[in-house]
Amino acid sequence: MFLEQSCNRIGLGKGFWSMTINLKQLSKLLKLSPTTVSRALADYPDVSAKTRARVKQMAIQQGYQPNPVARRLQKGKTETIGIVITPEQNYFSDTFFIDLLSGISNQITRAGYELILGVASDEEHEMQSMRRMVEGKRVDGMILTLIREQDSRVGYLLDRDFPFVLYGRTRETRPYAFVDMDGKQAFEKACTYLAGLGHRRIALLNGEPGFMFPVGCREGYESGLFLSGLELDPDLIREWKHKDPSQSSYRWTLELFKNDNPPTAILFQTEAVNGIFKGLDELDLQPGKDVALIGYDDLEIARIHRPSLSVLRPQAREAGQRVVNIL
Amino acid sequence: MFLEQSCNRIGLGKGFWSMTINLKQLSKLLKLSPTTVSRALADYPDVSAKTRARVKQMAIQQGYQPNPVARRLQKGKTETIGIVITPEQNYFSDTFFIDLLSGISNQITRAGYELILGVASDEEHEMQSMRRMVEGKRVDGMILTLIREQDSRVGYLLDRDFPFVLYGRTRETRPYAFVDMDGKQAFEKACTYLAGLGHRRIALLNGEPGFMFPVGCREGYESGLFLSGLELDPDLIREWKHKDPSQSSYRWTLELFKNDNPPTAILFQTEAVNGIFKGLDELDLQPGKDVALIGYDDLEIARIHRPSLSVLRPQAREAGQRVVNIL
DNA sequence: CACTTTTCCCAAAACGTTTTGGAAAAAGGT
DNA sequence: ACCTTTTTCCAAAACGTTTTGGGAAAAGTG
Repeated sequence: MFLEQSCNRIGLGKGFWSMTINLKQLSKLLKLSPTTVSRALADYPDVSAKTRARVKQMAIQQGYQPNPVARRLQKGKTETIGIVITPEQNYFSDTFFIDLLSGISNQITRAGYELILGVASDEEHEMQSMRRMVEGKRVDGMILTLIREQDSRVGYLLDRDFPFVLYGRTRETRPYAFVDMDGKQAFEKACTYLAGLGHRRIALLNGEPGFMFPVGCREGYESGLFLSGLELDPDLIREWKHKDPSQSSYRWTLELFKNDNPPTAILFQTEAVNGIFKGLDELDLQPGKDVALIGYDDLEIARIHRPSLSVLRPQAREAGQRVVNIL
Repeated sequence: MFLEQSCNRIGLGKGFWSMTINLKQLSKLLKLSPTTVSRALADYPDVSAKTRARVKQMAIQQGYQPNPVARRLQKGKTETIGIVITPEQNYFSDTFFIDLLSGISNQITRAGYELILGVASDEEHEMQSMRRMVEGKRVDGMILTLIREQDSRVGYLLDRDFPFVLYGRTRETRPYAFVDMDGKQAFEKACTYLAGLGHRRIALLNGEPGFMFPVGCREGYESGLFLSGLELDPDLIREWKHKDPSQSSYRWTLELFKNDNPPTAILFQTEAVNGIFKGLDELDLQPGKDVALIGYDDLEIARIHRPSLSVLRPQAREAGQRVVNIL
């Protein structure tokens, strides 16, 4: 299945650091003390403009870059933030994590920080991976994703006053930093919009509980119905399973239309999109014509990839900035 | 669109390191020298079994973990390996990168290393992100993905004898370590298999050049035809665009069947699967019945996600092990 | 007992940076 | 000319670990 080739080069003893120039060496070259060179490069005011310029020029010429490990040791910071992701669940679109990581990574790099990544396959590994980072003094802050309604990670971090940012929310009374999509507002808007078009039977194909997001979506849906003067019909609300969104939403779609009084519109999260389309196809219903569809984060269903990408970027920026600022 | 909440805790000066116990403090507690404690924990033979046990027990009791930053400085290694990924192109399935990262991450963690992640949006950023890691002495080794036929990154790393592993291959005469899918063998097998079923018109919907993978696939295809005693018909070979695999493969599918003598089977990479299905649907051809389809890495088309996941794991293990071994 | 070997431990140096607390030289004020 | 202030530089300490090169005590050997 795989082609492989290894290529054993001679291991270079104490790594490759010897290849590049040192602060001490640089200072010797300049006939200055390491102190002065260090301060010159850091733009301290107590080094003359002339020597500062000389130092900087030489530093560039020699390709000097301070050793981040030594700096971290002295500063008592890791200049690193950690993130643990869980591939089991693709929260929104398939490219969700990549887009999220992309935004976060950019922002963190801009701050001169590092992003270290943990991939956990389940809840236990999630915790384990996080503890390794936190207790092993490997990171200055954490970013958590895929937050559950009850999430032990949040309590853990709050208990030891460790800086973190959530992408998502949880049930926790103490204050914490988070960034989250406003599912409530979005679903309320979508609902009133549909009602404005004359729809009276609006279904909600929601995510099952366990995460906070569906809770907000449902609130928005109910409030949207209320604002439009519509009755809430429990028969029009279904929940797809996290384990298999496509399959479960497909089944619920079929069932929704067995109703005597079937819906004329469906609200849903994008996880359900494949299942719904398959269901409608089987029922010979044309999306957008026979049934109005609004998936989260675009009106009128469309490919989810591009929009979600542009949408996630600012969020990731925020998350990155938060953590950096907190430190 | 987004809900946000920041939560400014008091910054704790020199980070949180003060919260956890130190080697010096631990040694004081044990009435031993730091040297002995360090050596006891590292299982050196020159510390008695009794004190070793005492030290280890106390270390666990106090929750001591050596500060990785200090260790790295002393050892002259970063204990870190870097990876730069490019979200622009989802090489195989949508979850390709996540699966890849998952495997790599597990293996690296097992070795006590760290994985730092760079996300680059284009070729230039790819290089930039990698140089930051390499020249900034931030990593001991690199993992590269999405390798192009001509890829400047490989030359760069070879020139400075920096350890790395490619996931993929490139045109380079010097030896280097890589892991790659064996497209040639797979396509040869698939081709002879189809010929064995009696197919005489086998089409190839290949990736366009720029990467090495399609080259291997084509070789396998041609050799498969040859082994089966079939003629190569250039009309049956088409190349989808990296920019938009679905769209281009959709168009080529339609065109393939305008042929007077249309194919009875198609070989392709999984990127093209959506386009092909759409095309066949439009032509009222039923996949697997009117036309045989073999997509890379499963016989008989199926959902690509699960299989590819199981397939990528061992690869990632390998990549991780390689890098660790080289250091 | 005197000598060698083994066992067990430790002080000091090193890794490469930043920070602290001056000190020498230059400039300014009278 | 003398004192004060400012400018410009630097030696030494610190960050927390591992490695080096012994050294003292205990154990083995004649």
